[in-house]
Amino acid sequence: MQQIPSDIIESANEFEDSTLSGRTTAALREAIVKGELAPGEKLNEPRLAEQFQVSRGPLREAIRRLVAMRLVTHVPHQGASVATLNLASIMELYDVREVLEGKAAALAAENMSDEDISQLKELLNVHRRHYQENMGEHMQAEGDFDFHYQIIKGSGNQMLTNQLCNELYHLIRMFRFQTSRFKSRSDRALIEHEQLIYAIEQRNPQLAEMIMRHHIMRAKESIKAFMTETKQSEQE
Amino acid sequence: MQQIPSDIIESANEFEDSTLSGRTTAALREAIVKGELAPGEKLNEPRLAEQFQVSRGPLREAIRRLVAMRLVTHVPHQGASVATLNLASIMELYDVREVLEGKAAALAAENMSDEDISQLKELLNVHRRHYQENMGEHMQAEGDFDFHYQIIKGSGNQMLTNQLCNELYHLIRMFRFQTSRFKSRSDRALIEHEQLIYAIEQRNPQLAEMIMRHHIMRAKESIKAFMTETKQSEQE
DNA sequence: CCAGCTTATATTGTTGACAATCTGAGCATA
DNA sequence: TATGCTCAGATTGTCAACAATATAAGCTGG
Repeated sequence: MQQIPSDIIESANEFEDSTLSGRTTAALREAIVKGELAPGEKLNEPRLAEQFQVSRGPLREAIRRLVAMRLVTHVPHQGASVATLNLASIMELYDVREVLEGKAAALAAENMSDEDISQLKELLNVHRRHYQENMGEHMQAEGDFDFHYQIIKGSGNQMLTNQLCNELYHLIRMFRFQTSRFKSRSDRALIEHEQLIYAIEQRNPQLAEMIMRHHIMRAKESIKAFMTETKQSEQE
Repeated sequence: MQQIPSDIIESANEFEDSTLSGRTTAALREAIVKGELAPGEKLNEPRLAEQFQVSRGPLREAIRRLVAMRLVTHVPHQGASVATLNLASIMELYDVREVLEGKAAALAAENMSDEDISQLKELLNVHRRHYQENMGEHMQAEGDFDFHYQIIKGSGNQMLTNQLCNELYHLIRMFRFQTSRFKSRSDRALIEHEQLIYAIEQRNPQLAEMIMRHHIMRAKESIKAFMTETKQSEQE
């Protein structure tokens, strides 16, 4: 099975190493995103400090940063817990994502270099090939992130990039790990990615924004349908 | 002079009291926003701890939270500094604000209760009266925030509300304090607010979104013109 | 048997001391 | 004089102990 490079998101947080607190943040974040710490689970400071082999100080710093990312909730004198993503909050998340990435696509259409666009097309080719070879099996997940990430970066807006890549995307990753059963059909995604590249190539910001927003809204609806459905079947 | 209630933003952060670290966060935030700590200024931990009468622990926590809000930048082993808002980053900020508040307006048109809308109209009346009485003198600043804040809250999207009110708005407040000479003409703002209410009243999300985005884009252009202009005159 | 108080335990919040790292002044050398 | 090195001083990062608060078990009285 072909491997798609997707350590971009990781390497984006370059700061996370020279300092113990930074490494702890990354470790705790991954533990949460990957579900090793269950949603709603209490974050016991002494226990986690022991587990990560650090003192409570750096651990607390890590927790606070994750609170800022909304991966963790915190109540004074009561402690922190892994955030729980119910359907409602995922819908909220996708509304925010829709407009932020929409704008990113618009800006990308204005600001991406021709070379960046070529690379993006190449990336799409890799995905397309991968899709054909694996009969539509989930290139999704990490591969999809790469594509979106390239466009976001191409917007040239640092603030937008940070908000999306260093905050919201970890929430989405967490959600995807939680509901890993959910595999969206990627043929439609491929087509929409093609449309998007076309709009960017044409340097048409409005079109790029509309396509991106539509793309994400469709994902949102797809998630909604999936979750209400599985919820029902689990209730019976 | 008529007082417009604008402690809404403060009371939104209800958590900021029972704990020392929370109060310190609020205090430091206000000090930064109001320019008592100059942009780019180094945040010396021992000095600030002395100043706020707290230990370095809670102070560090406060700093980290402000880093998350982008009010402060941080380099490992080198310390934290008050963020500097150059023109470019303000433009970035307004691009983000444009789409987030645009979506907020759209959602408000869908979700606000009739009563909420009445209150919004009443608020606009207060502003209008205030404007007439004071010959267009700066009702802006805090008054403008109230109006936008009501709409954001009216969106019913908690994540959106947090991002805007607990993060971006403090950045904007900081910028406004920095360039307090800058007073946008509020007659146009009033008209645009009226249009916005109309769209919300009509329950027309697309229209509300467009008006809000236009409203903020105009503010962005106005800031850009003002800052490039003053920059020039300061250079001579 | 249950409601409400009391108390013991566990957990979070805070502090001051210690270690690691950076900054800048002073000196040596080309 | 300019460049690079050395070493003190200052600052950030980390730690372990202490204080304040919440949680939960046990007890008492109804």
